[in-house]
Amino acid sequence: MEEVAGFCIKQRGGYGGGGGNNGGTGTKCGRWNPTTEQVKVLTDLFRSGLRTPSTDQIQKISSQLSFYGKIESKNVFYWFQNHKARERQKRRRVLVDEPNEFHHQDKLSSTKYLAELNQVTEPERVLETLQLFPLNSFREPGAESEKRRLFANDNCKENTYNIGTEMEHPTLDLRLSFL
Amino acid sequence: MEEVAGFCIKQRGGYGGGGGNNGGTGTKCGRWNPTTEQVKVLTDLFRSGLRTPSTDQIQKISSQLSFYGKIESKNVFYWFQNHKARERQKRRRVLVDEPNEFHHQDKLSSTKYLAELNQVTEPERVLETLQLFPLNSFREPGAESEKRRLFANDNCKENTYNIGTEMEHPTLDLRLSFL
DNA sequence: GCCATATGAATGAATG
DNA sequence: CATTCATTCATATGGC
Repeated sequence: MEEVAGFCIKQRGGYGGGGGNNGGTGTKCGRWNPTTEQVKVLTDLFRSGLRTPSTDQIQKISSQLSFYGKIESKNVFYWFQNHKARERQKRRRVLVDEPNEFHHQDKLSSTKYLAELNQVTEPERVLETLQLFPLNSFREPGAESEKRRLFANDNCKENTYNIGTEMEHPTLDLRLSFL
Repeated sequence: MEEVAGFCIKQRGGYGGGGGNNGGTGTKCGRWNPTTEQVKVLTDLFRSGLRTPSTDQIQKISSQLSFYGKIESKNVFYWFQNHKARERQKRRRVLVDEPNEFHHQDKLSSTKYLAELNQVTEPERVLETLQLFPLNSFREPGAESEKRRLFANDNCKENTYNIGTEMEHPTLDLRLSFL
């Protein structure tokens, strides 16, 4: 969750009060607990296309972020690695998963579904090479911006599974042999 | 997160997504709530030795389980992660909690315990119909990678930031143009 | 209602 | 890069 949406009164480093280190919770110096500002900046960078910062960039970013709280370059390094990997993984999963969920009926939903899928799939603008700096302003073309994030998604589809009615019965043989 | 759903005031980790709900309990949306059948199958798989399904397997499992209700592959993924981690944790805890002494299993009091432990311990049979997936390997500490040490530490300097002062203003300076 | 526990979800940190 | 481990947060539940 990158989102840090509204605000959460929470735990994480909130920063708010504490200054540097893991703020609020007073967690020990175990692992880096990014403050919301740090996350925000990192996210912006990521969104503006940075995916694999060079050692140099890492240093710089880290150094800037240290203004908001304790941070080491490796944290920045890992952050990008993880963020990138998870984005990919999520995407991969959503792609394969969501597919047939709404077998029967509801054309409309299919449309919506496609739209979502699209969104999920498309955002690959990756402008890799640097010189980024996200001047927070323009967000590229109106297209996506980011709306969707994690694989979470709302596939709030009601369960229309088998319920008695038709249903094609997907070979269900829970006999684990399907693996 | 910018929720698409529009509601779900979430905070951090939550994720929220409006999920549909799931068949069994009819819980509201929010997080996946596995049906008993789903849990049963997952448990069986786990007991039969599967601990870290590959992406492919996750996909298949998820797809099979969708017969019983809404489910996404990430749910399967998390389920195994958590289950494995908790088993490990439990074991670790036992080791610490019950330091030495009754290795020679006594009788009762620890019955429940033993039962659990047993369950936990026994599944080494790993009979997979499946091909690969790593049999649990050991964790062998030590072996440090120099690579990572690249980021040698700018380490733990306590925060000398600007604590007391107010720093809310994330104001600019986020001029990441420094990169 | 409140608290304890179980478990889904997220993510920092590694390792190969 | 992909995967995995450890921790931690958040929510669902059941008991009282």
